[in-house]
Amino acid sequence: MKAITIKDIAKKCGVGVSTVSRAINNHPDINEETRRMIMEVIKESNFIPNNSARNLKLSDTKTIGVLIKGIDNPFFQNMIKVFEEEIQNRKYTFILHRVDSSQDEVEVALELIKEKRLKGIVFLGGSFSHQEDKLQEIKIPFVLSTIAITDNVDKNLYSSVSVDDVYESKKIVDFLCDNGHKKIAILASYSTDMSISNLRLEGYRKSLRSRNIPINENLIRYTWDSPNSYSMENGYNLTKELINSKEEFTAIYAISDSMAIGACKAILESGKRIPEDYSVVGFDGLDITYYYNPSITTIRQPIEEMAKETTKILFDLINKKSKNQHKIFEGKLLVRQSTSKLDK
Amino acid sequence: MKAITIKDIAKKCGVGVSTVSRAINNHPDINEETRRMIMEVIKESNFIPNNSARNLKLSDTKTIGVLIKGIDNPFFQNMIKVFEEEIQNRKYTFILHRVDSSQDEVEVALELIKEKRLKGIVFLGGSFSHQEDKLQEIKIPFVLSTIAITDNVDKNLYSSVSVDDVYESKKIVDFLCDNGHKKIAILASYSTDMSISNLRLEGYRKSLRSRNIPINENLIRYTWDSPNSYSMENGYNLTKELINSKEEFTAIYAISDSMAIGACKAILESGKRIPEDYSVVGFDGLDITYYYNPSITTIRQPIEEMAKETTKILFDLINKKSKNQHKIFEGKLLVRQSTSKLDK
DNA sequence: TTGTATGCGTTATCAG
DNA sequence: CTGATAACGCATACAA
Repeated sequence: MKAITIKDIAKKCGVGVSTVSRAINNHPDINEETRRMIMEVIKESNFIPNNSARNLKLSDTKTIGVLIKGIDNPFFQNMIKVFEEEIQNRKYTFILHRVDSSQDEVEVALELIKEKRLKGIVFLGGSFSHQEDKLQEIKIPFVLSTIAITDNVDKNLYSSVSVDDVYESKKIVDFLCDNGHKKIAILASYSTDMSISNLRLEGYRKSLRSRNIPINENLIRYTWDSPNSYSMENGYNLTKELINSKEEFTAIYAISDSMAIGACKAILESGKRIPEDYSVVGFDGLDITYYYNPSITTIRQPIEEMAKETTKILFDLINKKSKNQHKIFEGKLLVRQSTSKLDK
Repeated sequence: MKAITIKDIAKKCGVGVSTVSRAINNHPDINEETRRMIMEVIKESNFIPNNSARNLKLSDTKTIGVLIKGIDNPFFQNMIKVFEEEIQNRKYTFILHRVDSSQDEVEVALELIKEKRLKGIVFLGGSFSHQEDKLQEIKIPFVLSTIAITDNVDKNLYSSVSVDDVYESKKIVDFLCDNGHKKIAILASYSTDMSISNLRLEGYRKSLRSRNIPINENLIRYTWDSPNSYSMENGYNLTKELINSKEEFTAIYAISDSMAIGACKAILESGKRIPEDYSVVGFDGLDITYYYNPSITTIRQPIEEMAKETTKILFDLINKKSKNQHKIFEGKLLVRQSTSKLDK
């Protein structure tokens, strides 16, 4: 089977290849009539230009890549739409590219940039522990969205949009403490580079310390290091363990909403009530926390605004309107049914 | 900024480009020492081969594309992993490509096939209403997974893996009826081509008819035609309407689990209980239905097996081991807390 | 307005 | 084992 090319079309139309090319790409300097004729033949022949050849030739394509690590994270689902919209509004092409948890996102990015001649790139998810020189390899504007930078890299080398995980985490633990809770368990994800988990854990510690509440290490539960450590299942298992242990606690803080849901299930299954017996809080602000029964108290990250700001920064960079920026959004504490004041 | 190419590497190494190419692609006929030397220089130079050029040149790449329509559908999340695994196990490269709801998936497929020299392709999601001649344009093996074909296309032109939506739908409505429910509301997605919704609706009608239960059209609720018609929000709104209307009903059948969750929320919010006042059932078998409170009765589609079978069929096709196949999986009725027997 | 020729970065063929 | 060189399919400068 011989694939049909632009040459075949040219031949079939009795014109030169460049004319066909011009027709395809809506060039101005082409006779409208021949253009129509060519397009007609293209339709009939089911001709589809080869993108590889095109990308190879092109020097300037208006396209933005979004690299997403952990595409199964429900947290990202709503962001994707916003990115697509924002990027297309600016007349750029939007490419979503999933990177496997075992892959190096910068490596993948570099490849994609060359292949697709990207003008800009946004990194979504994953933990970003790369050397400075590695980042400097990326010659086009990029912004890290919803990513915690672990290492001390020069802030001038990249842009970022995020929430202050420590601060927000402290906020929600503060809320629990304000409601009389002192024995607060936390479900974290244990892993060397899962920086977000560590940051939220730090917020937890900070809150307790600030109130002189002793930290009981037995109430800090880590999941196994798995690709899906923030899952409902892990939240469920950890909570089961917790309940079965002798440790006393009055509240559970799950560092992700999914884990919080798993925690709720485990509690309810054991015959206990929420929030009468245990209060539960999550983190992220997934839609499901609103729909869950009871609805779950959580910190909502303003993902739409964050996605918009991400694209804005990216395009400012592309248009040389500004230097690298770091924008931190404030999370919103959503107090719902899963938490209650503790009666002394 | 001049991008670095294979030529530069060749020059830097004092060898020919072909040798560099051989080094990169692990060709057998190359001196191991020079290979190491070249790879060293490549690392140092941060050289990354241009995929476009490569794809352009290559005639046979072992890669499979998975086209997914509605990537925000949680239903697909778990399938993706299986596809990746299965495909990589067969030493093929896996490419996930998202297609927008406004795009024509076959069009996109054709483009991707040319660009990436795909060996096979799987279509995931969306409704598939294409002309036969359009399908015949796809010259490589492909299989439709979890897609209802609306039109009467020749079964020899494609392969498919699915559940029998009418049958499964009837099954779950039968279950409700067997438990004494007669006034069963259904939350459907109304849209011309949302064939899955129509199929499930048909199963609903079939079940009721087979029991001589009159069908009350007022209990059939359609969402607005939106890109996200299967959402929790829609389930919530529809159920609100239903409750506020004068219609009596004892059970709600939501044609998706997400809608079922929305329905639950609406019911609970109105002060009613599940399943004492209303029974609720969903469809799909998302994990969340297990974790929800109450856990939700649903039909679980065996997505892992379906994804595996999909890849199996695809590779059989690629290896010419078989002709187009159509595999229908049986859904599993999961009876949980959201449903109860109706006392007369 | 249109056609011809060149090159984008790789891989493969074919001599050496 | 290695090095020139010809494609791959397209866009574009330049010539017509």
